[in-house]
Amino acid sequence: MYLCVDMVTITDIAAALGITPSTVSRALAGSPRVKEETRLAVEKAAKEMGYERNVVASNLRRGRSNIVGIIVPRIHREFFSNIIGGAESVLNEAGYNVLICQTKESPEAEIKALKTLRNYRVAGVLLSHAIFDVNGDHIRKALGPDIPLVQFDRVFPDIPGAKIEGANCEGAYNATKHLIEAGYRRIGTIAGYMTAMLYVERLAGYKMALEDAGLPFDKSIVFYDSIVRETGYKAALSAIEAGCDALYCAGDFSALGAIDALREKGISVPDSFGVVGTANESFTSIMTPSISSLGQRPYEMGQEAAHAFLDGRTDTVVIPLDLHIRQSSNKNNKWQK
Amino acid sequence: MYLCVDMVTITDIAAALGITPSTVSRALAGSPRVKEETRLAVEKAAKEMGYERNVVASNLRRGRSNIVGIIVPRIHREFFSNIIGGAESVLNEAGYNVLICQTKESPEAEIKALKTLRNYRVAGVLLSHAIFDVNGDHIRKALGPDIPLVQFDRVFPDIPGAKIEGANCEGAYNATKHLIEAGYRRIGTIAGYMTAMLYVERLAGYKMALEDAGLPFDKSIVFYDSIVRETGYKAALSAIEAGCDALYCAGDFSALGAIDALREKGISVPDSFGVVGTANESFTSIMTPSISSLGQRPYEMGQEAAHAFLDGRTDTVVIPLDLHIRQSSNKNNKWQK
DNA sequence: TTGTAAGCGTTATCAT
DNA sequence: ATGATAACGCTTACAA
Repeated sequence: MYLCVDMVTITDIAAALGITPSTVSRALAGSPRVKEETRLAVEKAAKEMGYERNVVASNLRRGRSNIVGIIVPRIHREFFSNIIGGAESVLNEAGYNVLICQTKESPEAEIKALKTLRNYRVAGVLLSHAIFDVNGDHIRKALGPDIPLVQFDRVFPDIPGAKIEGANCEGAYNATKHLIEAGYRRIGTIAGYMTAMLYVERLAGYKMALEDAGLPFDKSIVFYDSIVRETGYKAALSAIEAGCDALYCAGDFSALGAIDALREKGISVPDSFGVVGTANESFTSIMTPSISSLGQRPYEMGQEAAHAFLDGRTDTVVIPLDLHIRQSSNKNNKWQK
Repeated sequence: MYLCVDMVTITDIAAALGITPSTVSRALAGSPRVKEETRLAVEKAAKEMGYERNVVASNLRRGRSNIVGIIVPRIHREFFSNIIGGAESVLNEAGYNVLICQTKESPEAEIKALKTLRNYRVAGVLLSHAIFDVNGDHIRKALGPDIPLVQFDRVFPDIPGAKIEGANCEGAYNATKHLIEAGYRRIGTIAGYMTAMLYVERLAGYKMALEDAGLPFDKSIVFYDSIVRETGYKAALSAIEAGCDALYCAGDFSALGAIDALREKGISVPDSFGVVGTANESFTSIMTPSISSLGQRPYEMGQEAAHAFLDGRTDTVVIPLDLHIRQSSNKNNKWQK
């Protein structure tokens, strides 16, 4: 155990200047209730003596900290790490620091994280909930009623407060419409877990696009599942079996798995089978065939979440998804590169 | 501004049980200096009343916190986000929380982050320094002498304390040796910034492999540069000009850029030109041609860094780099897939 | 404009 | 085994 015995405090500065700690505190806080002359003296002394405010003491006294907690399922998922990066940039600029917690999709870990953040008296929490949450009732219960909460990406609509969402329904609509326009006719979907609203919305967009085009919505080619490579592979095998000629995948890794299956079966992508993924992970543009993907803007989403907190907003921001058309859905070279 | 008026304190528990806060504190801390009976009563009351320790007050009193700071250049770089993920998992298990800071490669931001962490009286700091640091003199100056420091990936050898490094020299040696064994003869390198030891070491390994094979070390085909896609592209053009038939790249994105250039020039990879990258980014295995890469183990590195902190170690841990041989260096199908 | 004094919730040092 | 008391460093009524 170490002790920071050598830290300069406002009492030290006060003693050095022959004034009281209160005045020093006020001077450093930029209070108008202090003479210009004393302020300058204090600032000079603080600098010379190497003073740095003890944020722990300050936080205790004020009953709140300048920490913002961010809770994500997994830090090292490309999507979430970009969100964290964007949020940290904005928050740091505004004088906040970021405490990160990962739930690994476990509701229990989420509750623990929320309680921890509450114990730190964090100034706010940015949250993307665990996929295995059955609902959001535990969230305010664990966090308490007072700490501002911004939900992003995976949001519970019935929890009041700011929400930063992707335009999932619209995006999936556009992705599916694109497949239809490219000439595919029997389009299945790897839909993801229906425990998260965002997947429900993507499925709704998919369905709407089919309906608007006069195509039937066939439950047997909707694959509810996780969106990892392995599941995409299996779902694609079933989709082939079911006579599909395209898949809209609610994730890029499931799209990748689908392409694995199609390659294995000797089915040409995009000529005989179209694939669109979601998230615009970096590999989608690099691989061959490059994968068309419904891009999210995670860095921007993180920035937006941070701003929503900073501005004390409680509205919902919807961030568009961008459809990147690449080889995997480019039937008959319709969209020349 | 909100106040957590409703939080239960040890004083509340003490009042409810007709004992003093000191006893409650001791009971909750698991001190042996408290009767079994009282401990149980305290624990019961704490649970019933919904008590949660105010970590801010506790930290102030103890002069240290259970926060560990992690400083990285960029949170959303795949490599670093994996390190953070691995470190957080281990630290969280041990009761610590993680405050993250990103320097964006700026020494000034790094100093600010170190000072911030010091002000939080963090229990320790895990650091991968900014590429633009000329040396590490500022680090202890900003952080102070007392806080345990673990350096990882980018380390300053002359700063005492724990270090978690990749086996960069050995790795680059193996990567280069592999290119030689595959039959390439004029092997250049995109070496990265020499301001970070790890790139110096990789260059040394590259050089050693050439020497051991009796091949000349030619300065004109060593490209000192950043390791992004664009630089890789440009360096590869020069390498082609200089008559190279292979490149060892100290990063995967520069390898990717190199392949861009080779494709543009109509040079076949791997038959006429071999490429090995470094980092084993996820895209390397997915794209076509898949890129041979010297894989780091960032998640493991994060775990190691966390353990070094938890165990109070001050030694150096060297983590091997794994050579993943893929298409981009597989001349004449020497290594059958 | 500045000083006085109390207190944030906890823990450590005494003493009992 | 427990209690009384002080203190961590800062902020903020209130007083002067």
